[in-house]
Amino acid sequence: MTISEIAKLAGVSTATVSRYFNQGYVSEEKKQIIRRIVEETGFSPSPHAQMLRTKQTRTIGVIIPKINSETVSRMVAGINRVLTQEKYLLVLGDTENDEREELKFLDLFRNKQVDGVILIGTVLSAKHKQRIKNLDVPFVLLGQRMLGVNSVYHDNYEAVYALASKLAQNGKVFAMIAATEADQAAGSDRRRAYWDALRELGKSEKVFFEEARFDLHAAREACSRLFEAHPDIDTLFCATDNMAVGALQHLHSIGKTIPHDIQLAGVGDTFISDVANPTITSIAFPYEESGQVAAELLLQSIVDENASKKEIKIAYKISYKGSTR
Amino acid sequence: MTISEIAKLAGVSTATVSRYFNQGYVSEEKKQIIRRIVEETGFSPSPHAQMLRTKQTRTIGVIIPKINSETVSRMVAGINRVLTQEKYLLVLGDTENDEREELKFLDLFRNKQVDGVILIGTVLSAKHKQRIKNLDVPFVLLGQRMLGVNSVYHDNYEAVYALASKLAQNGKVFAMIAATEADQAAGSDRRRAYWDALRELGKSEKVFFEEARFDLHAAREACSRLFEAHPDIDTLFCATDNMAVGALQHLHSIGKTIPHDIQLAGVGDTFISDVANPTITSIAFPYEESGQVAAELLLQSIVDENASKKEIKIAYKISYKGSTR
DNA sequence: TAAGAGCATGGTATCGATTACATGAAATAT
DNA sequence: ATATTTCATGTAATCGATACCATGCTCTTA
Repeated sequence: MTISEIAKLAGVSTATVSRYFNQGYVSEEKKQIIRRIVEETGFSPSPHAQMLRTKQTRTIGVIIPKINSETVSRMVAGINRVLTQEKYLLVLGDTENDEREELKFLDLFRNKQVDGVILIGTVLSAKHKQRIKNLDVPFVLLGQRMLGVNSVYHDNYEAVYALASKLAQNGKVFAMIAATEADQAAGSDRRRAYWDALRELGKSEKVFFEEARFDLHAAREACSRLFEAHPDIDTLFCATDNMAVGALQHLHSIGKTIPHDIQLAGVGDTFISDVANPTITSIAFPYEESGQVAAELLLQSIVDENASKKEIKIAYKISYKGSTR
Repeated sequence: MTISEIAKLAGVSTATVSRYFNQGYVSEEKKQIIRRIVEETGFSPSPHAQMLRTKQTRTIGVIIPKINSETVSRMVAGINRVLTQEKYLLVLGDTENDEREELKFLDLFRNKQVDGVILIGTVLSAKHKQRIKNLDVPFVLLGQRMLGVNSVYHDNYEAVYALASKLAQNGKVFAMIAATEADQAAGSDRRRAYWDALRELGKSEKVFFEEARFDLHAAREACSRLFEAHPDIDTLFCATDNMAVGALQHLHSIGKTIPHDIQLAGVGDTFISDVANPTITSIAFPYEESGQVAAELLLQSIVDENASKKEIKIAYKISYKGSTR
């Protein structure tokens, strides 16, 4: 079925049928006829021909590090909500934490494959920044901030600073299981904030750091290293909830009581932090919301070609739960 | 940049440039020239023009009930792996558990928007089946079985039957927190299997069922109802791990010891079942793998138009953990 | 009443590729 | 030496829409 077959059946020109679909001038009379034919045949215009002609794909590319992660999938859920509502399609670029894949997708989307791109970034190399600048479609960076680029981000520094200040009130010997410095938001910012807060509150004498990958087991081992070296730690902050749960497992195994012996906190306020026993105090970032905001920002800058770049900070909230006093 | 500009720059016809990209006959000499021009300009052919002309999109539509769910996102991860490897794009249709959205996406993908469709189904109404039959692109149903349709599924019945048989050995009073019957796999099959196994082992005297939604809280309440009515339950099986964790919370709150007082089991072997305390015995379905298999099956039936429909059963494994004796 | 605005419609060029067809040269077979 | 393949290339039709241009009609409005 093509538009010209419909035109023939309806006894009008292809132009008129096209106008029918694009709210152009069509008399009520012809509208009736076309509507009938369209319904009878179940016709709908070929999106590919439309794309070729109009240069509009109504499709957004979303590049992510890993779909089966709670934070990422929640962001994607938020993005998706806005996109389907606005009748955009979402094509997924899951890089499985492979930086080169990220660049590949960026290249793939570069020349008008899609109307816009959202990147949920973690590690941003110089190459990435270059590619992003070169991108000739509207772009939003989600989860991280980059100057001169549309960004929707969580202020990790501010949030962790606030949490650390609270923890400082009840602690003497501090530790943190941190993530790689290469990860700006989850790694570097959170570590810096923790340190700065404690230092500025005069608690910097005893603060110990260990670095671990994002998974439970790595955190568990890191926790073990920490407590072997410093058995008197009374406050442990972890860069993510998963890490906090890993740490919790080790703490249980060495007979520590939470929060009596040790106050523990994580980041993300994810499902798992509510399931752990005790529940884990955590920083809540509304990931669905930031996904939505990112999508809205993107659609806006698709409509308004030369809108100024925005950097939108999404508010955090601290959920005090069972693991802190 | 278009193919004809490249052709002009290289001093050849558009046909030759096209052949260069599609391994047609091109002399080594011209290949060199074209390669140079392409590299200099960074040209790549417009996918939309290609789609229009070739009727191939190299894109797969994946319809899912909810992206931020562990089982779904793991399946999508598996699908994605195969697809990116084979240079296919994945467009996501997240229905947010809205049946009508599911039909909308099915319609949207119907006429060659995509080369194929994978549906991660839960509830399959007659309407769904109709739409699926009418679909004129290759199709795979994932997570559920449907006769005469490519399906990749987990044999919930068989797996639960096996687990129930094991539980039966150590139990006297049985209960299950089940999911809605409308959900074939997670609801109906698991419930039936549990019942059948117990009956056939002569343990059907005391078996109690409660139904709940998939979330933690609903399961918690269902559990509460169960134990109020039947305080002597010693074996509790839940339709999902999340439900099992909800139940576990209630059991803790009424002072039951797991697995001493009650043996508990769930389905999914998801992250949370390893984090709970005690860890929860569960049925492991390799969701990434089934995603991969589904994607492979789909790509195969794209290549081989009239391959016979396959129904592929994915093996399960029971992970016995801390919550059972 | 003439000029301009708004409505309705058709013809056709165009978007950027692929590919059927035509043509000729070189290599191989008979 | 002639007939066939195989290789290399160009011309132009085509995929299925959109949109510019032209045309004619019916109203306003000065």
